[in-house]
Amino acid sequence: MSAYDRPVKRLTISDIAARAGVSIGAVSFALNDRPGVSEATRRRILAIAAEMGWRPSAAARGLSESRAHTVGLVIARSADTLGVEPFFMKFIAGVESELALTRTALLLQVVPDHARSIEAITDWWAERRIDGLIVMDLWADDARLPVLESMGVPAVLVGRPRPGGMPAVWNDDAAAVTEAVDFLVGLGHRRIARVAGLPALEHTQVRTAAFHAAMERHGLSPTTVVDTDYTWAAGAQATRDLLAAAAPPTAITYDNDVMATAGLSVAGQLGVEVPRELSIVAGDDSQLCEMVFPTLTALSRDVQAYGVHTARTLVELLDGRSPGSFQDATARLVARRSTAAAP
Amino acid sequence: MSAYDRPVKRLTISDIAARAGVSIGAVSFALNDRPGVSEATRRRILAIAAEMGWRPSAAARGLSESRAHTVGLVIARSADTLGVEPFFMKFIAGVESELALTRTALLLQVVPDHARSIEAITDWWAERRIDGLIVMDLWADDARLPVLESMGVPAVLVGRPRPGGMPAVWNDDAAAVTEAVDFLVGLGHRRIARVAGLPALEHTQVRTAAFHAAMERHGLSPTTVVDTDYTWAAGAQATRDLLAAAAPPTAITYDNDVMATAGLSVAGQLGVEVPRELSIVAGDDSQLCEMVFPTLTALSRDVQAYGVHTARTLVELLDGRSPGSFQDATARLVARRSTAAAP
DNA sequence: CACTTGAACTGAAGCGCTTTAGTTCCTCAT
DNA sequence: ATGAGGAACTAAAGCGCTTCAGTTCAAGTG
Repeated sequence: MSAYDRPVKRLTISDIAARAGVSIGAVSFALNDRPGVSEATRRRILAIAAEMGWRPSAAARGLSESRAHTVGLVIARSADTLGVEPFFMKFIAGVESELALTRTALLLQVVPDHARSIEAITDWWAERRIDGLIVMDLWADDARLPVLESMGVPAVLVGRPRPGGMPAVWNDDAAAVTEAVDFLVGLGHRRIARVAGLPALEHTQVRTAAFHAAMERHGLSPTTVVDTDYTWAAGAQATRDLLAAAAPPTAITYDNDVMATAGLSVAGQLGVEVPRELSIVAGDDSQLCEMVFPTLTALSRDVQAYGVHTARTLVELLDGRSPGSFQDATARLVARRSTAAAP
Repeated sequence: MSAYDRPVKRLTISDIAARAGVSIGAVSFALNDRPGVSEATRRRILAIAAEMGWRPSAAARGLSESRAHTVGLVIARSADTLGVEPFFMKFIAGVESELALTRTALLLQVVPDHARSIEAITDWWAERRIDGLIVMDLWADDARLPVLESMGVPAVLVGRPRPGGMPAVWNDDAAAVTEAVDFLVGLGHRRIARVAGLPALEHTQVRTAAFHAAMERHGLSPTTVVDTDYTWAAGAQATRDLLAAAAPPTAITYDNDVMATAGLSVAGQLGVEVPRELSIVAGDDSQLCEMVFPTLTALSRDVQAYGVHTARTLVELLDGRSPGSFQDATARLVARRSTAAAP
């Protein structure tokens, strides 16, 4: 016989109504700031509710309002990749803090691929567990979007705006990449390589295109770009390959901090001195960039704020307003010790 | 006029009942594998439900069953600390995968401290959003537990079992720390220091006690232990202090991988060669430990499995079974390049 | 044959809210 | 005095399920 066998007697709206000597309707009005009760009564009811520690049942509310007061966030990545990416936790913290303001909960699902992601979303929506969705890690051709559209799920895209009416929260990846290239060219580098992330991801393509354009503008094409899967192993291998070339790059930009660290490590093993012989720029910033030696020059941005803006946009969408897409601040280059004048 | 203005007409149990030519009760029986319908009818109903893509509304179910089919996970840490700890995402991935089996959702809340954590839990429980809870980052004297107990929230503790009847999922931190000490002593080290995590956390205290005991057993007391907050900065400072002593340690164990990396970095800056002059052991393992040079010897365990076991225990608890506490596998020492014979 | 029995199924109550349609009562203009 | 109007509140109908008390009917029993 555990402590949990006897279900605790839980309060309902009737208890509050009885205690206040009014009908349950009156309590509902008071609670939701609707007309129908006098100011004095409203205050009395709210005081009683607070005193007794009553809060309306989410299920009952959800049932009559047809609103779950919950939004979903599905992350489609392997647990391994997730582990080292500081990005997600920070982003989630930002989303949470904004959702708390409107008493909206966050349902989370971590699945390995898009197929399961679609399953999860479909289930949630069919069960009316969520009112809306945050969609991350957009692919250029993303199988989830047509599904969401056909189901009519209100969703906010974390990525570039697309035709179709779903609002997006994004930042100018192209400008950030361009800044990095300009910075390196300014230091005298002419052989600059790019170690990109997953080629299927939209922002990878945007960044790669921007990289090509920036290099070309400086008269430095053709350019070298290597695709990877964001892991440390891939970053290390790409670096080995690049440095083994006949005319190896004097600077490499990586699409995240993990791979940049891998590159740094490989350079050390090969006896290539950073930054004297090789400059390195990380595409994401985190404590990791300050944890290695030399510290990494990185493209830095406020990920938590990114989460806040995303949540805010979704809340507006659910409120029936029609939020446009939101452009977040562009990442800025933070120069540390991994970059120097070209040899 | 956005695409989301017209609410999609959604299916209910009546639609399925009508289509199958039975009462809604029959559909409910079929759905929940309850007696009351023939096998043939059950299959027909389920086929129709699947074909039409109907799933029962979580709110309606929750209301009549008094069960939310959702559990909560509150993480009380600053976003900064969360960012670099690969632990949480892996753990969550494990929890998710197990919960998915019983169609239970995971509600997540990321808050900065215990006070807000209690608020969040109280709200969820009062609103009946959750059936149970996973409690992480236990303090030795944890303010949340009495609250949970008084509310009667079914909860699983991620940490050592305690009096009070809440099941716990834990692993033998003491044994792991002892193994690390034995390993270092076996290499000839006699001055071994410990850089501990947050002193308020229970497992920090367990590990510190085990460290003292192991050192004493080898006749190596008094011992040096430095408390920190798990951050890179604290790890770096602790290392600087330790190495500046008259008789600096020849080996240091750190309570997580981030601080071990910081220690490695500081040693490099001070010209202390690892592992020739200083051996380093990380208390958590992750890709990070393989990303630095030299790679870090670490106490490694399967964090995702840890999450799976935790979720499984909670599910059992909610099912009315009385799961005992579960002891997860003890972390094993993975020897890499950061440890060597004492100088 | 009249009957019990049990399997298969239906009807309706109830879960705890929101919301709409009343009802009551007071105030104020006519 | 009379009724219109509005503020304050109540009653009751849902929302979409689960579940329990019945109802029906075919098969089995003596």
